[in-house]
Amino acid sequence: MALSERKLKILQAIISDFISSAEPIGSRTLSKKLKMGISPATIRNEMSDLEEMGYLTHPHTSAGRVPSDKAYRLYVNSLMEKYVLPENEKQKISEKLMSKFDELDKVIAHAAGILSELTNLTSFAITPRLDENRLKYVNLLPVDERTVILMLVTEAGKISNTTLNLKAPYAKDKLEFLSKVMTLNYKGKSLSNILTLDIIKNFETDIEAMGKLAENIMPNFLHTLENMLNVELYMDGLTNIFSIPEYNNIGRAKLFLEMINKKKEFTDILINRDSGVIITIGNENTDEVMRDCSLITATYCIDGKCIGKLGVIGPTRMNYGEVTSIIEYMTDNISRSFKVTEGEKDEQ
Amino acid sequence: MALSERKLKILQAIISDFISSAEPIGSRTLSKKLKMGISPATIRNEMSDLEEMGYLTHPHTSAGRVPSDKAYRLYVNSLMEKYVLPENEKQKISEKLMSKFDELDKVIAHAAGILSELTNLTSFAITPRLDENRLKYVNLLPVDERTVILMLVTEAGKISNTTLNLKAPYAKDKLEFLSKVMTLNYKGKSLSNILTLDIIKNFETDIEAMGKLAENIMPNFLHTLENMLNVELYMDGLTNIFSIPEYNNIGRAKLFLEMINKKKEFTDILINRDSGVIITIGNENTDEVMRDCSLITATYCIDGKCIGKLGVIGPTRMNYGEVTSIIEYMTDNISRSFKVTEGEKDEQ
DNA sequence: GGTTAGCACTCAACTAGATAGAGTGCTAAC
DNA sequence: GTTAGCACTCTATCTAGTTGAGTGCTAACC
Repeated sequence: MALSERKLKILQAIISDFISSAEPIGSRTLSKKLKMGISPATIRNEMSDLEEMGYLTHPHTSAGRVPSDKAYRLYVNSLMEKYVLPENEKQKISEKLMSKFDELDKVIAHAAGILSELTNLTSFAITPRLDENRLKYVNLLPVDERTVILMLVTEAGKISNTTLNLKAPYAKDKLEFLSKVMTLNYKGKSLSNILTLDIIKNFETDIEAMGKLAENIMPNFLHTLENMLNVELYMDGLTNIFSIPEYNNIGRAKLFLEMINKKKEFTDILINRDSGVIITIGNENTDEVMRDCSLITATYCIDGKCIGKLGVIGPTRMNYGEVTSIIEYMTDNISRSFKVTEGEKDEQ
Repeated sequence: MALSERKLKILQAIISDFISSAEPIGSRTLSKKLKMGISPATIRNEMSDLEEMGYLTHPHTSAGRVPSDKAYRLYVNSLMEKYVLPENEKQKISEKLMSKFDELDKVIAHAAGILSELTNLTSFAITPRLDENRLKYVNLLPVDERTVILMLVTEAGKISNTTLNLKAPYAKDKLEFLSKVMTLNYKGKSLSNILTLDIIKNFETDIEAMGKLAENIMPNFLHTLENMLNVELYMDGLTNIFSIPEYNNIGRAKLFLEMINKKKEFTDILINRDSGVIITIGNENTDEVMRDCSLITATYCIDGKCIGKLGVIGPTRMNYGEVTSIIEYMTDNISRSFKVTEGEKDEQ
């Protein structure tokens, strides 16, 4: 059976009505709303066809119709009218997003906050994996007798600090020398490369050169590198789900929050999603627990390379058009402001 | 009316029963449990007295009795038997708590995680305010043409990094010089002192000395200092409340999570609590939203001075003895491992 | 052949009444 | 002071009846 013009119109009306009301819609109500001069009976026939085709379902016989995941997919792909963010909205977002002090991690955490506020959904953001980031400095800074700070800086400007408590006191000049040796050794190499076996073997020479001090510091150095490769997950708007009718019962709310709070698993799901704006609806989600949610993510780029993600999760009934526009606008904004200008790139 | 020995025993039995079962307890059941050879009728009389004295309440006429906040207070102060953490439990906690790589913030975040796991409650922890911390270094590190890292290190080893994007390119030697000038200027001064008006005025001389570069960096320096004074809040076990009968309805769960998620407000509440192990029960909490919760916090010390907090929040019906012991043991552990040894102290 | 009115049918949601059970509170006796 | 006995209270649960929104089918209409 083909999707006639009229069927599409009816389907679209059902979807947009359901998105805003969360209530199944009946033929009589729809007939009035459509103003196309078709009677409830005709609409019932069309609805029946649409149900047969898999676009609609029935909670029970005497309830109205509800769009299926397939319907939302059609809606997102073709029915949905493109939502254009009004200029003043855009400006508001840009302003909120870019505070003066713009550490990547803080901007990303902040972005998640703004996103949940704008969409009234649960939002999340992950920082990029820095595998390709190349090391720029290794800095060992004296604090006191047995404490030093190990500071790593990548070319892209990501910084990591770790305070190390050494087993024995150290000499300041040795520390400085070790910084230089390590910097010389690892400068320009990517983080994931340094963690590679070949390079680890090079430690031996370092260790010989610097004796006990290096022996003390090396494992920490490796561990710090590993930590730097960790993806950070930020979330916001967790309690927004309580104002969504779908989650207005303790069981579903619990499942939702428990899923979201398994940060490790959730991060993995996010990392494995494709780049660009990706919408997965209900059963399109491979993960069992998200089968009645929709997930929208978009990617932002740092130096056109590393990829972090920003997105929302909510019931399949969500305002795809508006939410998508907001996320897309925000990721574009972030990408733009973390773009290395040509001059700077050359310098590197 | 005085609290006879027998009344106390009955009250204690009611409280411990209710803590584990969450169900109001009746005279017949209690008579059996007590094994004191007193009949339900006698117990009813005693219960009636206890109710009159404000230690018990009734959800409704034909329900059993439930302890009041006043009862819990009495229980915590005198009835409750001291819970002694078994040695193997202690060891487990210590092991979990102290991983090799012990940045304060990470240990604290981790501690919150362990605490919620052990208590099955919602846990939280805040880092100390660093007002008294004295600055040790100001380090300006070149990244590229217009980017520098501003690194601040306190004597206690707290580090802060901020990436600054300058309006104009800079000269490396000037940057180094400025680091030295700033370090010289602020070394040994406490963070909150530097933020004081008097010292801010000193900028003028700095700025004159270094021209545009300093002008660019100074506001960031101040802002970073302010950020360093921010207290970080970590939480865990949010979804634990779903398995607590008291919160097994959407309304209460919502209120609870919304309260907890107002991080700013919640942090303030925590900051304003006294030091040591503090238990506030139900209506003892000054904040309206926490009137049906109990809050247990304990403080940990860094160098015997700065004060951070660790604690749990849950229904007034909670296992005060065990939970308190766990929290206390954990904070002691943290304090001990962040104690500056005498030698190190001298060096500072 | 598509469209429509009419009508029987279905089902969730609500309401009211009945019942059971846990527990109290009072009284009178021990 | 303690206890048995009993009337009473109140919630929770079950059942039956009612309402109303909405469907699905049929037959008539254009």
